[in-house]
Amino acid sequence: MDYSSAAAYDTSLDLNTRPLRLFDDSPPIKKEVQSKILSDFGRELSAKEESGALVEELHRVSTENKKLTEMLTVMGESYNALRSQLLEYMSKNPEKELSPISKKRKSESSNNNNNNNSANNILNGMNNGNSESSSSDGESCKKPREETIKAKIYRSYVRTEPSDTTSLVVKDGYQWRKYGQKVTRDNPCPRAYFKCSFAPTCPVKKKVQRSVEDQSILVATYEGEHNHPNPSQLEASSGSNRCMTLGSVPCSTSLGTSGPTITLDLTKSKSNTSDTKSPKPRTETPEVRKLLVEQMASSLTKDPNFTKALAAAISGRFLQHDTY
DNA sequence: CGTATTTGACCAGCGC
DNA sequence: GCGCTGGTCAAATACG
Repeated sequence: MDYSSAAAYDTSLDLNTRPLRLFDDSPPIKKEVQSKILSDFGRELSAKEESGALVEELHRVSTENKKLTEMLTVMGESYNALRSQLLEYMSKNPEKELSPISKKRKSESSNNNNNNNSANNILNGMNNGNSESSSSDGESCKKPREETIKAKIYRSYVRTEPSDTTSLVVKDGYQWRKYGQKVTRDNPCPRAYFKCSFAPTCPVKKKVQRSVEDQSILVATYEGEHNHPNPSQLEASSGSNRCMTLGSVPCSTSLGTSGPTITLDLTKSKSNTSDTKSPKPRTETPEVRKLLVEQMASSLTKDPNFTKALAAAISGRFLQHDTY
């Protein structure tokens, strides 16, 4: 997901512009800020003026904190409302199992279209309306072997930096070994083939190819299910990759140096194959987009590791402010 | 030196 | 049967 879309809906917390105290018990930082202000302005300001300014700053920060708390509450309510709505809808429309891969190339392609239409709609909303039809991504694997017929197929879309048009790496927390690369007929961009290398017996394979329409989008197709936990979850200390559930939409985020990306297991939400008849609002509407953004923000703020990382970043910014 | 990646060759399914 | 295509293998190469 492109986080700029979140900014478009004014859900950003604007943490960089003003100092925000997340924790009340942070005397070292407070003392540092105070001493810094003293050293910078103390010669010119009297003690009263200084304390007044500090009190005013404190009021301003408190007000801002209240606003942010209210925002979080609203986000949480929206999240819960949408989640209950989704659960209700899923209970009314029992999940249809992914139809087994047909031995016919054409029928398989049509199955993929049916199973991913709604998911693609969600994605399109998150990608600022970049159309990504499943029929155009060159996905027409024709392996009619027994093991792949039974294997579940997930597809995820990851936006990368537009300048980075060569890398075919999708960071999803698992360890992958590349075993092949091929240029397919309907996509000039090469397709990379990966096997899960974390567990020798893990049958999961992954195909990564850039979208024809938007080469900044990587289309990762997963075949099979991991028979081991996510390595990134085992390495809690690293905290670079987090997996979470966004309502009923499983997704994983990657907060790497190249910018945040969110990977969605789109085919796991496979209930609404007939989205045109769905009573729910279409996912590309601005309201739903906004709700999705708010859900993500809410999920992030509820994630203790994210708040830890956020606190670390903010404290680092405090220290950075001190140096000025 | 061990591991990961690259890349050309090979195999199998499908359409004609 | 033949050619096209996607998927996989494995030797060569790169990298830490």
